[in-house]
Formats: sequence, C-alpha cells, structure tokens
Amino acid sequence: MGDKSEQKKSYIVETARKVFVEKGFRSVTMQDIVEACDISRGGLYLYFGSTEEIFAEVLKLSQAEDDGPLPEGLPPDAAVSDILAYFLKEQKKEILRKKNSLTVAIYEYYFRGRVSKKDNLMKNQFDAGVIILENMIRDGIRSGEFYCENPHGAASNIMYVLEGLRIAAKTVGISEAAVDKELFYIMQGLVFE
Amino acid sequence: MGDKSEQKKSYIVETARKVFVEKGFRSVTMQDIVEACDISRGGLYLYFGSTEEIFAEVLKLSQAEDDGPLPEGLPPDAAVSDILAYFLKEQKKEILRKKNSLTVAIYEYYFRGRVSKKDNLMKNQFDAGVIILENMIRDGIRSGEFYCENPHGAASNIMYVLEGLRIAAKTVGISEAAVDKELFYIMQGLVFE
Amino acid sequence: MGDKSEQKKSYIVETARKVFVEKGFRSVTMQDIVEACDISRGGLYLYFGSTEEIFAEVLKLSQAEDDGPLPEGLPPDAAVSDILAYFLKEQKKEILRKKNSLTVAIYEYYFRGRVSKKDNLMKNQFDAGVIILENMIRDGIRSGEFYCENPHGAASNIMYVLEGLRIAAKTVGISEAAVDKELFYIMQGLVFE
Amino acid sequence: MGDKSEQKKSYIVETARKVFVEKGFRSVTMQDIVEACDISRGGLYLYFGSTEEIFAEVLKLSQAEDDGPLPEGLPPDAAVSDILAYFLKEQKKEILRKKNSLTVAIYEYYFRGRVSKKDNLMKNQFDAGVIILENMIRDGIRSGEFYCENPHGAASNIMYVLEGLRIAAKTVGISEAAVDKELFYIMQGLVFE
DNA sequence: CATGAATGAGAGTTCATTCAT
DNA sequence: GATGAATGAACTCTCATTCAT
Repeated sequence: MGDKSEQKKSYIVETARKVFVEKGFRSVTMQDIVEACDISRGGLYLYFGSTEEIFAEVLKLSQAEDDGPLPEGLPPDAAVSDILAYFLKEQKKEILRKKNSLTVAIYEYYFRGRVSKKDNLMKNQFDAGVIILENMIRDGIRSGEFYCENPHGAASNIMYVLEGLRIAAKTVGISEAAVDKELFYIMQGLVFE
Repeated sequence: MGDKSEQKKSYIVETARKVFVEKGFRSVTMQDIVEACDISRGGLYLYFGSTEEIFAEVLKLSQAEDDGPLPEGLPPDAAVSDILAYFLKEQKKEILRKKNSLTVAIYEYYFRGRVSKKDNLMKNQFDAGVIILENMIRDGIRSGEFYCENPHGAASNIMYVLEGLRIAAKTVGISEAAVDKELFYIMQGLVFE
Repeated sequence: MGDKSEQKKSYIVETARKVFVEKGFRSVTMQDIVEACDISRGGLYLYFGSTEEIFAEVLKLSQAEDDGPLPEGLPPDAAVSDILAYFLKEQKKEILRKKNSLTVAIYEYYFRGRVSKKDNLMKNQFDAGVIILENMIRDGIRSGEFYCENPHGAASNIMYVLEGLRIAAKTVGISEAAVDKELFYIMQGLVFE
Repeated sequence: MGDKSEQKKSYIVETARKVFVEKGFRSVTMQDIVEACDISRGGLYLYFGSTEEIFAEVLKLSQAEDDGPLPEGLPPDAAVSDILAYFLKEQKKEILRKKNSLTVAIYEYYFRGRVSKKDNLMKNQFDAGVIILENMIRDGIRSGEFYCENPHGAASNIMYVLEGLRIAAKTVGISEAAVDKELFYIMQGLVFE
C-alpha cells in the first residue's frame, strides 16, 4: 500500500475514533463509519473488514499518543509527591471525562475476549502504569517524601483502584468528590506514615 | 397473572440468566431467549418486552440470592481477620469465575446509562459492600486485630480494588496469583501496622 | 343462545362500536375489542369470529337507531322548506362531526367489496334518503314552496352531494362554510325558480 | 442518486402502483411491493422507507399524468356542451372503472389524516376540477348554450356529485345507468332552463 | 482503487386463532 | 360457557458483505 493508502487509512481510523467515542464499540456499525468518513461502503472494506479491525487500529493510535511527550507544567526539579499528584489528577480527569472518552468502547472491545496475549494494549498500559507508579514511589522513598514497604504492591493497588473508579464512572456513575476521596486516601497512604 | 404465570416468568428469567452468563448482555436477542426457553416468539412477549426487561429481572433475582443466608463454614467466634479473609476469598472466587458469571452482562447493561438512581442495584451492592467492610474493620480494630486510621476510606479503597480486579479479569484476564497478591496487600495494610 | 348470551353479544357490539368510531375499521384488532370489552380472547371468539362480523352487527344496530323516533323540535305544521332545512342541518352536523362518527369505519368496511346485495345497509340507507327527500320535494311542490321538474333526480342529486361532502370531510377536510355553501346551493335550486 | 437510481425508483413506483390498484392502500405491505418488484427487502428500503412514501410518489406521478395532453377527439371548435359532456364521460369512465383504479387506495391513504395542507393532491385536484367546470360553464353561458346564475356554485355542486358517485361506486357499487342518470341531471340543469 | 446498488439473513414485534383447563 | 396462555405466521427494518462498473 502506498503512502496515499496509508493516509486514507489514518483518516478512517481518526474519524472512526470519534464514532467509537460517541457510541462505544458494540453499537458501531460499518455504516456509521462509512457515514462519518463520507466514503463508500466498498471503499471502507478495501481497508478494513470489520469494526473490530478498525478499533484495533484506533487502540494502537491511542497508545502511540499516550506515549507522547512528557507532562508539561511540571518543573524539572518538582517534588515526587507533586509528580504523583499530577499523575493522579490526569487520571481523575480521564475518569470523569464524559466526552471524548474511549473507555466504554475499550471495555466492550475487550469483553469479546479474543485478544491475543501479545498485543494486548490494555494490559500493556496497565503494566506500564504500575511501573511508572512504582518508580515514582521509589523516588519518593529515596527523597524522603514517601514511606512504603512494598512499592510494587502499592503501585499495583493504586492502578486497580483507578481501574475500579473508571468502570464505576462508566456504569453507576461517580461524583468528583468520590474520586477525590479515593485519590486522597491513596496519597495519604504513601505520604503520611 | 396467576401463580402459574409467575412460575413461567421465573422459568424464563432463570433460563435467560444462563444466556446472559454465556453471551453478556448486548449480544443476547429475544430469539436467543426464545430458543433457550423453548417457547414461542409470541410467548416470550407475553412476559417481557425486551432483553432489558428480562435482564432487570435477572438482576433483581441475583440480588435476592446475594442477600441470602450468611456464610457457612465460619465458626460463630471466628476472628475478624478470618471473616475478612473469607469475604475476600469469596470475592476472589467470583472474580476468577469463568462460568456462571454475570459480570460482563452487568457491565454491558449499565453501559447503556439509563439506570434510575433509585434501583441501581450495582451501586447499591457496591455501597453495601463498603458498609460490610467498614464494619468488619471497626470490629477488627476493637478486637485489636486491625490497625486503621480511616476505616471508611479503607473499605471504599478495597471495594474499588475488587472492582478493578473484576473488570481486569473480564477484559485483559488475570491470574489467580495476581488476585492473591492484591488481596494479600490489602490484608497486610490492615493487619500489619 | 339464551337471553344472557344475547345480552353479552349486545354489550360487545356496543363497546366495539366505540372502538370503530375511534380507529376506523381496518386498524381495529380483535385484541382492541377484547381490551375495550374487558373480556377474554376466547370469550370474544365464542360470539364473533372476526372484526368483520362484529362490524356487521354494529352496522345493523346503527341502522336500527337511525330508524328511531322522528325529529323533535319541528311543529307538526312546519313548512316543507323548514323540514328540508332541518334534514340538511342534521346531515351537516354528521358530516362535520369529528368524534363519534362511524363514517370512516363504514367506508373502510365497504371497501373490502364483499358485501351481499341483500343486506347492504349503506345502500339501503342511501336509497331511503332519496325517497325521503323525494317525498319532501313533492310535498313542497304541492304546497307551492318548491319548484322542481324532476323530484327524483333532484333527491338523488342531493344525496350524492351529501355523500361527496362526507367523503371530502374525512379525507381532505372541509370547512363548515364550504358545507353551508353547498347546502345553500341545493336549497336555492329548489326554492327559487 | 444517479440517473439509473431514478429509473429504478420510477420502476418501483410504477410497479407499486399496480399493487395499490389491486389492494388499496392499507393492506399493502412492503413485502407485497418487494415481491411485485422482484427486488430484495433491503433493496426497496434503499429507495423508500414505507408504503406511505411510495404511495405519495404514486400520487405525484398520477397527478403528473392527469396534467398531461389535452383530450383528443374533440374538434377545436367543439361546442361547450360537447366539451362538458366529454369531461363528464371521462369522469364516468373513471368512476365505473373496476381495474386500474387507485380510488380506494387514495381514500384509504387520506383517511390517515396526516396530509399537509400544501401538497394535498386530492384537494388540489378537486379544486382544479371546480375551476375547469366553472370556466366551461361561463364559456357556455357566453355562447348561449348554458343558463346558470351561479357558475361557481354549480361547478362545486357537480364536483361533489362526482365525488359522491365515486365513493358509491367503490362501496355499495353503482350501475352505469345510475351514473348516466346523475350526469344527465347535471347537464339538464345547465342546458335546459 | 473506489463506488454504491443490491442482497439476504436475522432481529424486533404484533396478531389471529387455538386449546387445555 | 369462559378463560387467557401459547403458538406461529407475517411484517417492519437494519446490517454486513458482495460485486458489477
């Protein structure tokens, strides 16, 4: 496939992303994407054979974006607790975001249960999050800001809490205060003792 | 509707439950349930107008079952940490259960986002879990088994971790060891300090 | 069938009449009538095998009512033109009546085209109307109020105009003024010349 | 939609017309039309979303045809009474036509009562008929063939009689002689006096 | 490559009609 | 007689997928 093809494919994936954000994964039809992209039915099938294929690309793209530049607004010499607070604030924003969120689509996609171990982006991102957190915690311990006997366990625990908050937000709903409370509890567990 | 009708309704709900366990919520059709129940199309519509209606009944039933008899196998004078360990073991079983789990169906059902505040069973169960845990922790503190400065915060934290484990199990998959590790971390946080 | 059965049959017919008035003939289902009568499905089928059968009875009943007592409010020595005016006013009322009208149901019923010559109530009523009008006109001629060379032709003409107004009212709609104009034209044709 | 699509649309409309002629409006299903056109279910829905939509097109087409070329067989210098006679003969033909008549379908369509004022073809055609007749009558008066004090009233009266004859023909049935008698009565009213 | 008309399977829903009780 | 649960045919509508152009 030439460069032009790649461009079109990217265009489709980016446009389809908006559709998935809007409607989740399950209820999106090839028609929806055809309409959103304003291309022909047959044209779409030249590039993708199903919504699953398209969504897989959307996921890849999303991860690439997440791997992007480091957070701005943090001074290079910021305290570790500030960095952690920043990280959690970002998570909070994403958890509470009503619009522009792929969360539901991602869950629905993974519910199908036919994801290969290897390129399981969701798992990869979770594991990456654990490592980032663990490193932060170790940094904090070193700098005397944090106290933690089991940095890996704490990091993992935090990630599961975040996951729990995320799913709660998309199912039963959750208030900002409730999220704050949980995040505060987490911070306290590290800083205080 | 007479007694007999109620029986049939129950039969449909119970049979449909299996279908939801098998296929989640979204992909279940009225046809699926008709076939599973071995009744006629029209026959099903006498009792339920949509899969949503049926699933709502399934949920009610499930909750009723959860409210059932207290755990067996625990001596009346069991230590609080044993009771908590039992509670977590039950949660673990449910989290890892591949068969007979409504989890995915429930998530898919709540993703629709049209659940009234009042009879939001998922939220109710979550809140009930928090209260149960909080009470356990307070009991443990009283008996000197646990140490915890913020029992409510800890209870809520544990429930979100469990939720995070649950969704992880149904999406990326999770090993028993990984669950054990999280639960151990939780127990340790209460007992140790 | 006993007396009780006859009573029930009458009850069904009278209740069904309201349904036909409400919804016309075509869109009325046996269910509609079952619900309106608050009887069982099977119960209805004991008396009638279809909506057509029921409607045939409704028609019979309607005719019986039309054959009822003569118009009140007219002095025994009323002028013929007054009687005709009264007759036309009644027709006008019925033509413009939005509620409680069987008109559409009747048309829909006869559109099926399987009406036996013999008990074609619609035709009978039309013919009866012609005779009534013709007699009125002859009376009017005798009393010097009317001038008409062809009383039967005039009577028939008037009945078709009324029919035309009736169908217009139920399809394209018609204003009271438009009906008045037509009726005035008719009266003028008799009285004037 | 290209030219080819327009052709197909026309084909569907023309084919559907036959179905409506055959079965009226109410009892025609999308299936009926699919079968008559020998296309697929989905194929029909590409062009029309309901029988109502299709019938609306059928009506438009019918009107377009009615607006077609002027009557043949009439010499340019024909007497007005001949032209009127021709007009009435055409109406008579249409009133008595058993086959190829949309009349019942049209009535059933308009019974639904959701027709916008603006494109109410039935009313437009009625009004157009009144104008045509009124002009004829005025022509006849000018040429000394007709006598009429109220040309508009007479024209409107004639149109309602025709409408009455039409609905009678489709409900109770009507003989050619009966139609002739009415038309003769109309002509006589204009010519004679 | 790209188009979009066409297909047909399948889901939802309603209804006349039957029949065991 | 009376009930109302049950059936299955029929209808509407949508979608993934194909294919001639």
